[in-house]
Amino acid sequence: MVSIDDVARLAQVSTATVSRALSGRGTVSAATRERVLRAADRLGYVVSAAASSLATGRTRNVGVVVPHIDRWFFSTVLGGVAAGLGPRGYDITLYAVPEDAEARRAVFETAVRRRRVDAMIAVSLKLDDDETRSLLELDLPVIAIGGPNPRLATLAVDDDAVGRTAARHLLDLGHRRIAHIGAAPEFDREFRIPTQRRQGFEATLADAGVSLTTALFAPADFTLEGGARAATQLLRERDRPTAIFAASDEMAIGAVLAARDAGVRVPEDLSVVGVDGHELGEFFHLTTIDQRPHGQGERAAAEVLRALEPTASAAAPADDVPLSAASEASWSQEVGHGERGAGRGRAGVLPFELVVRETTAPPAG
Amino acid sequence: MVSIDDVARLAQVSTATVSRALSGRGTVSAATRERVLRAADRLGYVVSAAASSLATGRTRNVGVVVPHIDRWFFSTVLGGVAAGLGPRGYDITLYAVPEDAEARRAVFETAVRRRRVDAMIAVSLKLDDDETRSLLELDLPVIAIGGPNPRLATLAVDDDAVGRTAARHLLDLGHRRIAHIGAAPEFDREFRIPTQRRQGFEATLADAGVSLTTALFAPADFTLEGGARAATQLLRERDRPTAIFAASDEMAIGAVLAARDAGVRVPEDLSVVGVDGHELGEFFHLTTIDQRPHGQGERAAAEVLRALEPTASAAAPADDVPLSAASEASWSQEVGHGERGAGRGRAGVLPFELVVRETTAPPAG
DNA sequence: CTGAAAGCGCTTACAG
DNA sequence: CTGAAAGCGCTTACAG
Repeated sequence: MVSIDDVARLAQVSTATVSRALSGRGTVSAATRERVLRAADRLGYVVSAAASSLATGRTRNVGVVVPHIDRWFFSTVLGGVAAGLGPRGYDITLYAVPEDAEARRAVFETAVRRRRVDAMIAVSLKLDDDETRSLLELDLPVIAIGGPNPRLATLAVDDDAVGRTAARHLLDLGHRRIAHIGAAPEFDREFRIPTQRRQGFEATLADAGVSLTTALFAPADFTLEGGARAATQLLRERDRPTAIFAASDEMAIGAVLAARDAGVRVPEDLSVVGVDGHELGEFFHLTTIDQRPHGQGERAAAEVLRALEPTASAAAPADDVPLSAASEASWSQEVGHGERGAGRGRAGVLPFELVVRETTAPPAG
Repeated sequence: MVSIDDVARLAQVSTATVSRALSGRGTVSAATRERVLRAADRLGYVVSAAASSLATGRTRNVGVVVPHIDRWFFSTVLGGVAAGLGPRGYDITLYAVPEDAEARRAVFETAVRRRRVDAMIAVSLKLDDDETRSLLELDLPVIAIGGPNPRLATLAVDDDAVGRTAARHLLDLGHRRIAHIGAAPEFDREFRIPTQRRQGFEATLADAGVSLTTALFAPADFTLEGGARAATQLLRERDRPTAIFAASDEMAIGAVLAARDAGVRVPEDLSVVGVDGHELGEFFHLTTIDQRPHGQGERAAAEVLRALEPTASAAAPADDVPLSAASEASWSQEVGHGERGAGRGRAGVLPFELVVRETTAPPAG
């Protein structure tokens, strides 16, 4: 393995000078820098991560903690994080939080504390006190995306507003018998997001004098199949809903397919609106509330970079907009929003957008 | 931050003894070990990754290089890798290979060479000579999953056999007019896998005297939408195919939906078989050739562990089967297979399985 | 602008 | 079984 000494020897300077020339920190004459760069290039020298980390305390690595790595939402967010961090020379290490309590503990007690990273991004996680403390004790920038963690700086879509937007869209179309496919209670324990969507949704319906009875709520597991099952059940009611709001696009698509199978036309007999901005939504012409998960990841990456390299991000104007203004700017017209970041530590509000396609229309009657 | 010195002080031993007690390497009296463990626990000490790496040369970290992190296949493989490595205390760092040539170079020239990892797993990548060399020069275990890289130890499904199996299934059902949805040429440049599937497929058809004419081949982009478009086109032919083999489940599902939209019944009027084992396949009752991507990731993880910890894996009997035997054992009966690992460096053959569900049946005639 | 040297936090022969 | 000390490959005050 080629080390800094090899480069120093070839360039006929000290290792200190090599370090300065390569890192750009400190001063080196143009001629010397040239010589060092050439030598490093010739030898294919790349600084050792471990040695550099030990000396500087910086790893050029960001940890991302996710509950699942193979579900669409999380891998999409991860893609956004990677897109934001990769070009800036940061690596990403992945911490998948296991179901098993013992293994989960190990992630927070050990893996995370090895100090392999300069910052952490936690996605849609509900962390208990110990876990939160583990993260905070790292004394590193920690950004949460979603998840109810009052003690963490959180970037989150206003899920209450998402629910309100869905309700308003359906009400505006003239629907009055409106159902909801949301999270089963066990499922929601972890995420809590669906509940907020539901609350905003219900509140807006209530304001319009429309009630979401038990018969009009069907719990599901956020999969296409679960959504289809839930919709099938809802469509079996004697007084069938004319519209369904599903708390995810996959469930919404399941509902569309189930309706089709049941001979119920969409949108003539049934309107369906989802949440996410799932790539399949376009194919199914799904009306949805797009929460741009890729953008969420990019945004978290930008926050991390801002925290890690205050000067560098000041130099990059695009990133230099304060949190709230940045989200404001990208909010489209159709977007409603509730109270900003209430109850959250230094929160950032993420944009969402109602995308009206062909699964919603006025009710037939 | 609590360091090994703090623990040593509290336990009243030297740092050397702390290191030995905590790592389990070297000998420490039971009493001393107890004391050290208690001290470490009390202080919440976790060894610093950088310091430990620098001293030992081991990072307890495995790199995974993928072309896309947010596509189903790759995130599922990644999930398998994480499932295999996490419990053994390894972290995973993610290298997403960008489209952009410049950025791609940076990944292989710089990111990968920072020696942040003990081993590398490259998923479905076609690497050029320089990239391959970069990986090999790391002088670390490198395992490829799929992808045509003769110089890398590769775990791969026998895609020729996959194609043969699909063809045989459809022929056995009595189909003679059989179409294929495969990769567009540009798309296949990167992966080359689809071509092999197609070759095995065509060869088997040819052996049965059935030919795959140009009119019966439709290229697509491996998305559901692309599959639907391709199928729509195929079904427009005057002499319509009675069966379609799609080179991925997402394309196959697209074909099923397109057929439905065109009023073509599945499987009565059209049989469809895919490849992958996509989670949505079950919902759509799709007949498919399951290549178990999660298992592929686990398998790669096992190979990496075998290389990194020869003794440890010898102690775990389940992992101790030689490559070829392991795959043999897990091959199910329905599985055909061609020549093993021909032309590949120390290759391992990954199992696949024909899963017959409800989108294939004898042709109506 | 450049170099000698200390130090980052561990691990591991080497002695005892 | 245990400790003193060298060393892993960098970086960064500190001098000059």
